[in-house]
Amino acid sequence: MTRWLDAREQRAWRGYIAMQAQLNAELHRRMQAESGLSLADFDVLVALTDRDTERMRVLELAEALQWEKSRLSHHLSRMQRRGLIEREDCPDDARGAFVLLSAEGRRAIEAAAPSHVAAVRELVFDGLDEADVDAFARITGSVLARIAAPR
Amino acid sequence: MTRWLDAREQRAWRGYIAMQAQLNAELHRRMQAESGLSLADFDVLVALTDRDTERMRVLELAEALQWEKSRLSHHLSRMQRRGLIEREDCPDDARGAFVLLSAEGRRAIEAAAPSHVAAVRELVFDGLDEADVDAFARITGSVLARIAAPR
DNA sequence: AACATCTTGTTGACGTGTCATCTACCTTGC
DNA sequence: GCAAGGTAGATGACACGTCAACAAGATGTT
Repeated sequence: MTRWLDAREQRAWRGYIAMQAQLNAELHRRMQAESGLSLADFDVLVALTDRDTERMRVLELAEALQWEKSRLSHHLSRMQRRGLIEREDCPDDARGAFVLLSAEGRRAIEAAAPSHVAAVRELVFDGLDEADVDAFARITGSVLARIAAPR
Repeated sequence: MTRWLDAREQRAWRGYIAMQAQLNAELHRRMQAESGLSLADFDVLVALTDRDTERMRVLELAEALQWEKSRLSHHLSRMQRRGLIEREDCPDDARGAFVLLSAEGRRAIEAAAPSHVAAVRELVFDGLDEADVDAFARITGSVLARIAAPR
């Protein structure tokens, strides 16, 4: 027997589905318009600048982003074609490759970051009080724990 | 001058980004495995069964789903190829087309719905108390209002 | 009727994500 | 030293989403 969602749950679930789709689309649209980057490009560039070295192994980057390696590989090819990153052979392990930020990539991320933060603030946090923000963190934490848990 | 996110906000934001990606992936994986449908297929089929008639104009469906018409058109082609829906000419307006559920589509949605609800329950609502659910709905409502608001 | 204009829905090109597979290299056990 | 199996990363095929352009039909104005 299936237990469906009650009215309270449906309100939250429908809200989440709509928010997730629209927030993503809106943030993507704004970043695309202002700096020509996709959100995925942005995430890659942020991960690269987060390390002091700005030279990461592909799998290390995949883990930091929680991306599949093939997704990352495809995405890096596109970003390389657009001059945002460079690849370099790894001397220690001949199978491996380094990814590193290009000058163009650095320029792009520095241009994109402030307005992205501003957009997140405007669309999300400016509408929430401290209790809401804590509740949000608690909720996402709970869901993440349940996804990670064995079934 | 850019005001960055404080620690509390970062906790919520990083949590949301991770949750959004992983929850989507997990729900998609499960539905795919259990009934061969994508989440997008599911949404289309749900929208079609929601109306009594089970025969909707394409734009009406696009509006119900909040999808772009070209996305819907592409997706309907794929679903039609797999026998999940059918298209039919509209006598009133020769430009128009009806979309309708096929027998196969009905079978698929009826097979998929219970375990999808169960997954949502398991991953999301079973971990939240009533206050959390209300907070979740309030948060998503706030964000949606801000996206819709003129800048 | 004739014209511009709007609407419906499709299409093609292209960026993106997933899965399965492949190659090349590394590691371990014998 | 070498075969067996593991790992790093790239690739091809395909599903998906967006954008711009399009064809064909509707509508409104004169």
